[in-house]
Amino acid sequence: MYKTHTCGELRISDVGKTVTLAGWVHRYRDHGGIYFIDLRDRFGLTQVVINPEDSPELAKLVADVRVEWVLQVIGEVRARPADAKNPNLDTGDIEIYATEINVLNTCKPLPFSINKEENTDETLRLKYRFLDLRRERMQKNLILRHKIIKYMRDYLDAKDFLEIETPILFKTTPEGARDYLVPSRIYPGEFYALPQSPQQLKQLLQVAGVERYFQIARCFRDEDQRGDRQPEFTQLDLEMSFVERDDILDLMEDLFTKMCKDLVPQKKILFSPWPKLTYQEAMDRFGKDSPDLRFGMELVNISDLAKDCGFTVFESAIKDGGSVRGINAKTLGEYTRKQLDELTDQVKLWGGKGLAYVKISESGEESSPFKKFFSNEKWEELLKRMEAEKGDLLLFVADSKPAVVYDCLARLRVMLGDRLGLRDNNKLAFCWIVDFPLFEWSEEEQRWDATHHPFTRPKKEDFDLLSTDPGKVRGDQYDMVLNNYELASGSIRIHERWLQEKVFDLIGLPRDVARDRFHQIMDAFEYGAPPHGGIAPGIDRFVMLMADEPNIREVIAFPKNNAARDIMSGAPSPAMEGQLRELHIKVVYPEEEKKS
RNA sequence: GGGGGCGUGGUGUAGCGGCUAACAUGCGGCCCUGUCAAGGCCGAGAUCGCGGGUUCGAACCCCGUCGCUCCCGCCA
Repeated sequence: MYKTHTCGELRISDVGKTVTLAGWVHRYRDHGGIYFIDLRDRFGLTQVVINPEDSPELAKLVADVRVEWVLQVIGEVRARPADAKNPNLDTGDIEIYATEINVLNTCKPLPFSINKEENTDETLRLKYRFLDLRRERMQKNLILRHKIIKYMRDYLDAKDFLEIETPILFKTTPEGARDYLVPSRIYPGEFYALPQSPQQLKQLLQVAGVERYFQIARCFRDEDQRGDRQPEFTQLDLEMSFVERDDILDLMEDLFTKMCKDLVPQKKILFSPWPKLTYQEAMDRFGKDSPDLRFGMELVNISDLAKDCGFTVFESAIKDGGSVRGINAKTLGEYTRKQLDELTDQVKLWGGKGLAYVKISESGEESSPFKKFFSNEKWEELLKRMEAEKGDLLLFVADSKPAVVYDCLARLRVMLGDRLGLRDNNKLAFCWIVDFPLFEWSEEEQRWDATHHPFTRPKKEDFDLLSTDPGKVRGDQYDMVLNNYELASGSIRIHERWLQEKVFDLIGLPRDVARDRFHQIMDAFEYGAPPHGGIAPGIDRFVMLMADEPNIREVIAFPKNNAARDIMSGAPSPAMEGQLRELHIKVVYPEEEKKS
């Protein structure tokens, strides 16, 4: 080893020892003779002192040392003078009095600074990711990610789960997200697909009698990027046999609760046990199925009051099958016309037609463009239902499409929650969303579509509805939600062939296509498939939230950029002609495609 | 596929029609023996992403283009 101790472990009790440290020069200070070097490794910082009176050759060597050089330092641990201690450093009571220094490597001037936090263009950070990751913030994130994954492994191991790897080269399933394809050299014109998730395989493992499976699974989806999406991402993939919904929920709730308490003790879980909201309840109260439960400002339905009020905007929305709902933005009653206009513009950007408001000033004065349409009784009822008080701002969205009303108010709620400082990152509001509709009607395709995936089992009490009213069928599906983010999605699966076929029929998947793509799982269902279910929390997203990072690139060692490119290596890149020939592939560029 | 924002020394920013393009930090040199974001002095470093246009004059206005980023679509 190049070192006897790390740069983070020496204390006052080690004074007198001769030690060897190795690491990077975090900072150096030259006082015209006496030199200080803050030596850094993954474990901390230790101050090294070089005194030219005792060792003139050392001082000569050190004069050339620059930031991020790699040094090995041999010396004596000394207590610092009382007035020179540094309470900000774990090792601040001591310093190393150097007797020998070996330069293990030098370092060019940096493209950006490592020893201080500053905004840096992300392209540059990604290009020099190996330097970016040296920074304290990134090291913290890597460590936290490791701890979270280790916690999951240890916890599940203790619960008798088996970690089993499933293939990265598998079969394409064209529904859902686009697949990444891998050409086969041996079979011209045939392709593997990288898994969007190990869904079928983990179900097959249940048929195989594994009973409790998990995997830290890499998943691949060829879709456009977002701050919380990458072409490849990692899930805690999990599946169990002989379980019902609450068995899975209880297990996950226990794991995540303990994990948060142990790994991020500064963050407080607001509700225990976690609330369970039905999908419908989540929509009605918060306008979305991944609500932020850290604050109120819940949606209120005033459709009945607005129905015959005389205000055309409200009336026509309801007449055309929609609704009118509002939120009470507490304490914003003094918003100016300009600020309200900005909110309205925002709502229009989200697809809403506009925003109706009631301003109540601190003195109790009400102003609203639609008050004149309401009778006194109805107006009083409106204020009462909205729990309106002096200084409040009531905001309403009306639309013939219920989804638009939900969506606009949900976004508005989160936006105003931010402005009012109600979304404290040290509060964790976990909840479960249950009883999702199993199918939704696709206008585009004019058929029913699985909302989650086609393996989700319908709730038993809704079996009859499969034939009569598919839109009303609820799935035995559940989402884990934390602070406005969907963290995990799971379900009890279908384990009977007849039921699986029925669902495939309903979503308009022709029998022969179903057979081609899913024959392995359909066959398996006929060989004693046990009842089973599972869930898959997204690890990147969870680590991001625990690390208070704004996007998942900050918690992935080597992420792709927004255009799915790896800036560091340049991937994807053209393949050599020989490789393509071997793979029986001919590239047709978009321009040529247009011509033909 | 569509929309918004950004692009100025190595890095982070200012300048938004009239400059020799400013500041901080970093870099190089000199001074300084107890600092810890050390300090002081001096110096080098930018054809303002690229192309075109408007103008007497463009970093600044317009058009196009490229790159990054955020959002919509998309993500069973």
